[in-house]
Amino acid sequence: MGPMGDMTEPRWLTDEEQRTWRAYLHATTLLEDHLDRQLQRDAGMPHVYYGLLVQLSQAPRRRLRMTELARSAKITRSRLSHAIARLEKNGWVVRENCPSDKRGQFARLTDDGMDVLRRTAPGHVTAVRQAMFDRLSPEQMTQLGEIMRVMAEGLEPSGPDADLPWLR
Amino acid sequence: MGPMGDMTEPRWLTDEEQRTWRAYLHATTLLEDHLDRQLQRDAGMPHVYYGLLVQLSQAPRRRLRMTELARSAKITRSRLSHAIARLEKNGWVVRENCPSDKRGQFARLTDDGMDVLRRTAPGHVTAVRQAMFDRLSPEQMTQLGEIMRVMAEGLEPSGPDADLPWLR
DNA sequence: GACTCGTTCTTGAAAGTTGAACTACATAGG
DNA sequence: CCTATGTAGTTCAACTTTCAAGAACGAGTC
Repeated sequence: MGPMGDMTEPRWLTDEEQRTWRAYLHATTLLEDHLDRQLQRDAGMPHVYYGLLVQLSQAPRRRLRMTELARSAKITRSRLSHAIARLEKNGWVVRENCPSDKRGQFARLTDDGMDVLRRTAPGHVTAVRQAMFDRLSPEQMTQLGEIMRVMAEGLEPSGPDADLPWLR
Repeated sequence: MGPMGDMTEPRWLTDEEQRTWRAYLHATTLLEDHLDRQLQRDAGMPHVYYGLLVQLSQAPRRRLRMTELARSAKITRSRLSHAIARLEKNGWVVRENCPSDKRGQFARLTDDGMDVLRRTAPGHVTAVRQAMFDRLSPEQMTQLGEIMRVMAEGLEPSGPDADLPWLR
């Protein structure tokens, strides 16, 4: 019997799988910490908030419905509500009512928000480059893209019982 | 002139780099959310806390110095202090004084903590498998390991001015 | 219309994290 | 010994995230 007592023995990770998993955790944790710090220093907001501004900047009329924005950022609507409230205080985003659905809200990027983005984007790109693309070979970059797409797909099932953040 | 005004034009990401970066953000965000939720439900703690118990379970005498634990978990000592305080309340960890350095503290995994780990490890391994190893080919797993090691290395420079979480 | 059910988004409290300040001890140099 | 400087860990306040409601509207049915 294994560590599970009377349950069936689970398939543990092999040594190489464990090493890969550890490396994944280390790299992702360090990178997120690094970017959070870089952006907090240079842009005055955490990485997730910055990502929201980026999404908005690329949307038509620089605005998105809340749920849509939550979906593209992979976060819950609750989290987004708080985040937008904070960004609105900074004057980087404003809320707008949706005419076709009175429950709906748009988040729109203001000119000030666009300015912050313009000012800080180069530094951020540099940080991402230094951490990732400057270190990987072109083959590795392609491989990483493929791998991450496979993982992301598996994590957002299309079924009606899917537990996705922006549907919670 | 570029978006930087009078500054030198930064090297923006190519289309493929952007796609890879997006995929990376999506996959890592979704996975962290998924594991946090799985462990909160099944083990009553977030993923990082679970990782701390795992580290302790593999250390000699099931204990580690605070800073050492912070280093292996890639987090700040402040964050660790709070986390250990919470885990101590649950009875899964105890603090012990270090005899050779009166400033030092050990965090030691209790038997209860070990039990929680034994109970919940199989479910966690399954979750990790389903998200990652069941979807990747053996080649991809090897590639991912290599890539993550390269990134992690770049993010923990050895210099004396390195801004690493556990030194803050 | 009235009723039900689902969707959209927000709120408030609890939990977790961060950064700076702080205590206590260690180490090195005079 | 004494002082200066560094290290180990904690604490406080401000901030962010989560979770469990809840308010408001839409859509379908009778």
